[in-house]
Amino acid sequence: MEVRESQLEPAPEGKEATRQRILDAATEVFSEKGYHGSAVDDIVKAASASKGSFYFHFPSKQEIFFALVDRLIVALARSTEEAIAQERGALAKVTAALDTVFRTFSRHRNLAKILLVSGVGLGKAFDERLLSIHARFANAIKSHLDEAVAEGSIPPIDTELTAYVWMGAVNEVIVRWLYTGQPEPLEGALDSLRELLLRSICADGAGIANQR
Amino acid sequence: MEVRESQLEPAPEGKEATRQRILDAATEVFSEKGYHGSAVDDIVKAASASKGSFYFHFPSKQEIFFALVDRLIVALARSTEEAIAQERGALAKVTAALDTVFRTFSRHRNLAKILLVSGVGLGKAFDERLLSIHARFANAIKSHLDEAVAEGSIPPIDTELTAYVWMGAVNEVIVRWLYTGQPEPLEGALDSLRELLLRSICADGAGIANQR
DNA sequence: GACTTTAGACCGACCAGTCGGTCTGGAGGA
DNA sequence: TCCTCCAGACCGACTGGTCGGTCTAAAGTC
Repeated sequence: MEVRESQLEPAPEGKEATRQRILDAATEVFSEKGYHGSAVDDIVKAASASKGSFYFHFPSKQEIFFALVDRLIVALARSTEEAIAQERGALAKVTAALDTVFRTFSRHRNLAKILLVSGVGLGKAFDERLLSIHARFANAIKSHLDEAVAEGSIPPIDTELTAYVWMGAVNEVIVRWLYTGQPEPLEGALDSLRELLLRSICADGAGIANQR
Repeated sequence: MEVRESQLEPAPEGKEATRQRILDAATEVFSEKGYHGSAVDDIVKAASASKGSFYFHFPSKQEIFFALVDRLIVALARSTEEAIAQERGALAKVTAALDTVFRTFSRHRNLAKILLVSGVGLGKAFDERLLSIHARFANAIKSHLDEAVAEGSIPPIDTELTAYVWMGAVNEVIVRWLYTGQPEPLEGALDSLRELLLRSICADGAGIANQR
C-alpha cells in the first residue's frame, strides 16, 4: 500500500501547484471577461479546481485579483529594471524601459488587459491599488528624467508631468492595440512613439532626428 | 374651453422633467460609485422617483448609462468644436481644443469620472462604445494635425499615433487629478502640458505657439 | 491519527427587471 | 357645466436568478 514517492512529481500535484493553477486560470478569465464578468465558479472551472480549494488558497475574489496584479506588476517592474540596468546614460535607460514595457505587453495580451483595462473603475479599493501602481511607475520615470536633466542630456522641464504624460501615452497606444489590433504588431508603433516622446523632452532621438 | 394643446415646451413639471431628473441623478450616482457599484434603486432614490418610473423612461440600466455618455460626449464635442471654430490656424485650433477639454473636465468632475474611468472594462458592449468615442476624438485631433502639416506649421509626422498619444496624455493627467487632486486646480498643468505636446510635434511651443 | 487539502452542496444577500395597481388630467358626451 | 372614461405617468412590492462565500465530510499526506 505504499505508493508514495514512487511518483516523484515535484510540482504537478503539490499545494503550490494548485495555487498556481488557480492563479493562472484567474489571469485568463479576468483578462477575458473583466472583473465583474468573471464568477469565482468560472475561475474554479478553468483551473479544474473547486470552490473549497479556491477559498482555501485565497481569502476572496478581490484578493486573488490583487494578488494577480501584484504578480504581474512585480514581473514587469523587474524585467524593466533589468533592461535599465544594462544601459548607460539616462536617455538610453529611458528608451530601454520603453522598449521592454512594449515588448512585454505585446507578448502578454492578458497582462495588458488586466493591468490597463480590467482594473479600472471597480471601486475604491481597486482605485487605490491602481493609483499606487501608476504613482510608482511615474516616479521611476520621473527619477530617470531628473537624472537626464542633471546629466544635461535634456533641458530642465516639468519631469513629473512628463512622467504621467508618458505613461498615459503608452497606455493609450497599448489599449488601442488591445481593442483594434492596430498596429500589428504592437511594436510597429515603437519607433514613432519613442521619437515622439523624446521630442517632447527636447532630446534629439537616439536615431532619427526631428526637424533638421 | 380653450384647448391649450400646443405646449411649446416639454414642460417643467411633466414627463420630460422626470426623465431629466433621473438622468441627472444617474450621472451623479454613476460617477460616484461606478457602474457596477450603482444599483438602479440608488439612482431612483437620488432622483426621488420610483423603479417603475425608471423603467418607463429607460429600457435598462445599461441603456441609461449609454444615454448618459452620449449626452456628455455630445456636449463636450460641441463646446470643443465651437472653441476650435473661433481660432485661425491649425496649431491655434489644437491648443484651443486642449484648453476647452481641460476646462470642461475641471468644471465637471463627474463628467470626467464617467467618461474616463467608470466606463472602462465593463464588457464588450461598453468597450465598443468607448472605443468609438476614442476613435472619434482621435480622428478629430488627427485631421487638425494633418492640416497643420499641410500648412507647413509642423513637419510631417505620424499624426495618427500622435493623436492617440495626446489623448492618452490628457486622459492620464486628468485621471491623476481626479484621484489625487493634483494639480489643484487642474488647469495648473495646462501650460506645461501644452508646451510638452507641442514640442512632441516639433512646433515651437516654448512660448505661446502662434504661427501665422 | 493529526493535519492539510479538496470537493461541491448549500446559503443568503443582492439586484435588475416585472407587474398589478394608483393617480391625474384632459377629451368628449350630454 | 358636469360627469365619465381613458391613456399614460408613476409607484413599489415582488420575483427569479446570480454569485460570493461557508460548511461538512472525505481524501490525501506525513
